[in-house]
Amino acid sequence: MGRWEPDARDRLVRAALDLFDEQGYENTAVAQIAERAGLTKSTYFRHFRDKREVLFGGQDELLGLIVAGIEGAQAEPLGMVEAALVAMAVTFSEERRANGPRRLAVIAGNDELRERDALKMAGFARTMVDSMLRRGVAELDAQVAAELGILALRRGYAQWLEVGGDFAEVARRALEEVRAAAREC
Amino acid sequence: MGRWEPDARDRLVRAALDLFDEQGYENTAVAQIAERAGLTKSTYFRHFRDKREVLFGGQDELLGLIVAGIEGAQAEPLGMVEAALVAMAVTFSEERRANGPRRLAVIAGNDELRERDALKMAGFARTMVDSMLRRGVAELDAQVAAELGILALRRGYAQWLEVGGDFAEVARRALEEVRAAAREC
DNA sequence: GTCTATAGTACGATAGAC
DNA sequence: GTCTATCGTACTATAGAC
Repeated sequence: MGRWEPDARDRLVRAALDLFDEQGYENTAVAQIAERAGLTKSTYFRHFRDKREVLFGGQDELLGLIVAGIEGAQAEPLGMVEAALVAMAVTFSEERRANGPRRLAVIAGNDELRERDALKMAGFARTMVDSMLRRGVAELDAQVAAELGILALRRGYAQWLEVGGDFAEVARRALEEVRAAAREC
Repeated sequence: MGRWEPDARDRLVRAALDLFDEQGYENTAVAQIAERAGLTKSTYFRHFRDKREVLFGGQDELLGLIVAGIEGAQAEPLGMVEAALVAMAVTFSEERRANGPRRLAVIAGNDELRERDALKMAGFARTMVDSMLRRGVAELDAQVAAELGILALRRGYAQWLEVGGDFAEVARRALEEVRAAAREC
C-alpha cells in the first residue's frame, strides 16, 4: 500500500477490530495493527494516543456536539441533556452500527478497555455538567441530569445496535424512560 | 529493613502517596515505591495488580459490603442503595480521611488514575444493580437507583473529607438531596 | 526508524513463621 | 518438615524520546 493511501485512520480501526476479533486484544501488538493497515507503528501513534484509543475514536467531536447541543437547548436540565444526545446522533453512522457489537464484545472482555470506556462516559457527564453550569443550572441538578443522560446514552446505544434507525429517536425514548423511572424514586 | 517487617501493604501505600506528592505520579517508578517501603518490586506486585492499584485498595471489601447492605435492606430501590452506602461506612476511617485530599489531588492530575477511578465507580454501580436485580427490582429502576447512589457516594465523600464525622450520616444526607433533585426532573 | 525506560509477567530460590 | 511472604532475575511489550 502506498504512502499516501487515504483513510489511514479508518484502515487502522478496521485492522485493529479484525485482529482483536481474530486473536484477542492482549495478543495483538500495535505494530501488528499498523502492519495490517499498511502503515508503521509511528503512524499509528500519530493517529491514536495508545493501543486502546483505536476503539474509542471521535471523542473530541462528541464533546463538541454535547456543548453545542446544550448551549442551544431550552432552559430545563433534562431538556438540555436531550439536546446533547440528539446532537450526538450525527456521528452514529451505519458503519459504526455494523462495528458496534464486535467493539462492545472486545471492550467487555478486557479491564483496560472497560476503564477507558468508563472514563469516556465520565468525560461526557462532566462536559454536560460544565455546559449546564454555564447555562445557570444548579450544580446538583446538573449532576443528576447528566448521570441520567449517560444512562440513557448507554441504554439507547444498546437498543440502537439492535434495532437501528435514527439514533436521535432511540435516545430520546431511552431518556424519557429513564426520566420516568427517576421521578418515582 | 528485615524481610518480615509487618504491614508491608500499608507501608507501600504510604510510600506511594509520599512519592506521588513529592515528585508526581508519572515521575515515580514502582521500584522506587517498593524501595522506600523497604521492599522490592516483586513484593509490590504481589500486593497490587499494577502501579495505580496502590491508590484504590480495598475495593473487594467494599463490593462485599454493598451486596450485604442491599440484601438486608427494605424492598425499595433507593432504600437498598442507602443501605449499601451505610454498610460501606465502616471502611471510612480517620486515617483514610487524613489521606483523602492528597489521594484525590493525585488522581485528579492524571488520566490513567481518573480512568481507574471511573471504573471503580462503575464497578460499584454494577454490583448495586446486580444485587437489586436479585431482590426483584426491575432493571431500569435498579440502574437509575444505582447511578443516583454513585452520585451521592461521590458527593458524600467530598463532604465527609471536609467536615468529617460519621460517613453513614453524611452519605444519607447526600442521597436524600440527590433523590429530591431526581424527583423533580 | 531506532532505542530507552519501565510497567508488568513468570518462576524458581530463600527466609522466616508455624 | 509445611506454608507463605519476600526476593532475584530474566523476560516481553508499550509509550514515547531522539
